[in-house]
Amino acid sequence: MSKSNNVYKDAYNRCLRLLGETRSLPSEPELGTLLGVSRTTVRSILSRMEETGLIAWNKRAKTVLRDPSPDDFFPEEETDTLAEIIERSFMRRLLAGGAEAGMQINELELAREIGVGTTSVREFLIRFSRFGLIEKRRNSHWVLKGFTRAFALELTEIREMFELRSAAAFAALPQDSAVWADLDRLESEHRQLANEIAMRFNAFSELDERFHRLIHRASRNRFIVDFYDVIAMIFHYHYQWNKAQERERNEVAIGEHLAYIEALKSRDLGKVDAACRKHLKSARQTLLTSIPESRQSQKP
Amino acid sequence: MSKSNNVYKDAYNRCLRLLGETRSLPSEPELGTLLGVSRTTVRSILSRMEETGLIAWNKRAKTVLRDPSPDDFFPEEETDTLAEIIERSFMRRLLAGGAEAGMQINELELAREIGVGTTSVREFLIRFSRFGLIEKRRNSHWVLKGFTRAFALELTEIREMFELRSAAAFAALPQDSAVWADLDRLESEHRQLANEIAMRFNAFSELDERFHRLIHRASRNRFIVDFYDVIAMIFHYHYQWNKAQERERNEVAIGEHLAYIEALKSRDLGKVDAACRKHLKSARQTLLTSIPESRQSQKP
DNA sequence: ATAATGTCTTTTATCGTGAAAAAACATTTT
DNA sequence: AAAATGTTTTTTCACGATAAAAGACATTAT
Repeated sequence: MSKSNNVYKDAYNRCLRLLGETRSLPSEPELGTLLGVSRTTVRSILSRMEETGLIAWNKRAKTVLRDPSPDDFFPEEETDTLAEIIERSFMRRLLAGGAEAGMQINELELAREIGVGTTSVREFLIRFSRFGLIEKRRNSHWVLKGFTRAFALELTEIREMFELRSAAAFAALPQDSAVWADLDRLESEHRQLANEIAMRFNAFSELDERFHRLIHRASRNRFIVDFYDVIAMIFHYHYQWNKAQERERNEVAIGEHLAYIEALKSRDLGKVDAACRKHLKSARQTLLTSIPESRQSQKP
Repeated sequence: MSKSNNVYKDAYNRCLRLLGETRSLPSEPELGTLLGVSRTTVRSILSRMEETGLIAWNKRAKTVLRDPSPDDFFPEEETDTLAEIIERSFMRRLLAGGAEAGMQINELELAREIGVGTTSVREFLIRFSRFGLIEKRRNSHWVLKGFTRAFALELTEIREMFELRSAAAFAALPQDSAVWADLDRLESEHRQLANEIAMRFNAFSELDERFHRLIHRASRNRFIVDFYDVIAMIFHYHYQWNKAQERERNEVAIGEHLAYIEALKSRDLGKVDAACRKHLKSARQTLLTSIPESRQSQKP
């Protein structure tokens, strides 16, 4: 088995959802851009849909014959990228405790444990290394630096530097820039979420990322924009991991975001700076309290 | 051919240089740490040295029999890492012109052209991607973003942010910190180079990197320290590439460094800030003038 | 003529494999 | 006993091979 067809399976599932909405499907290239895959994959999808009697397919005519049933879908776990699988496995081990700083990381062992080739693990580790949690010893193993207090402090230091600058750049953007509409949209999403906070307070994580990415993009600096990947990654796992007072935390954060949005709209740099600082301070606090104190980080 | 023995060859060459200085070699583990390789490699080296009559080897006794001659050495090009070979090839293409922004990068083609496996090229590109010059399209090719004016501006923006902060942190370091001795040593190296600038004005590049890395380290922030890799990489190729007024530029830079060092030693934050800004401004200018204007970078 | 479909080619993603290098273990020497 | 040498096992690094996916080219339909 040399390569899984998860791209096909994932696109197939997404295409099934499309099926419920129309009586016939668009052209192959159109479907391709819609699903974000090549026409080759689109045709594989159509072939199978024809076989399973979901559509009748004759050249341009792709008529929907029946609504998809739950077992037309490929199982969720078969649609994951190998990289995602490896990342999840790796992060589980890392956060499940017993991952002491200084510990060695063994490519071969990881690969065997996850059941994938070493190449994929190697590539993952190289990509992952930019998050600053692991480090390579030349011609030798990787070393785990650990998800320590020091890490969180270094991360947030940069984050604050970057976001303050981005927020200032945002506020200085001309009135006719498209970002103001984006900001309005995010604002109403925040208000909506604030009302429904009881039901779906875990939807905040995703909204949070969209909001901060919008601000960082105003910096028009690829290094700042890219750095948000590090933050997003940490917060992603942080949210999954630390559920203590999640609802309260999110409620507070939504409030801070709304104030922050207000400040941005006022275009008053002083207000922006204050609102941004306030939010980042509490975000840092949240992150810090979630890190087990037990193992103090020592710097040489 | 599945893996070159460049580690062995490089360590062998370095060990030959050691040979000229002593009558007998130290223990295997000692040699290992000295050369930065495992004992396995040390033993391979010793075996060959015995075969070629350089040493007599009997257990602990490793007596030097003769001085190494030039053809005892492995050729320089056989001691390079694959990663280095790929990087050089890649950068040559990138800087040799004809590398328009937006151009596709083809792993297979690169691998064939350089004469290496695709895996190594892939891994190189993943590692290289953190420099912000290339970007991956999911399940597809890489895209060259180009060594443009925009890139240089984004890079220097971060650099200035990071270095100003690091310099301030540096100046605030306690008097008994080891960095002050390092700084003194660097200062005298600068003065020495200033005198000999006529002969070895290209030695500056290496000194420059050591100086700035020392300052960045004072930030005690891995993201700041790691970011210097990006700067170092760009400047490394920049120095190789742009030889115009090299001597004058370096002379100016040495002067600025000395003023910067003076400011640091004064521990006066105002002075540090001013000296740092002044130097970074001219460094940016140097970098910018070396970028061909022809193809203006467009941001969307 | 444009845009779709049908077909063929190239590239990417992933694995298993084997040599180089590291690391672990066993034995000897000081 | 500590530290070296001798020996064996593991891991890393890099390759070629192969299926999935993308992309290019040829043909047909509007």
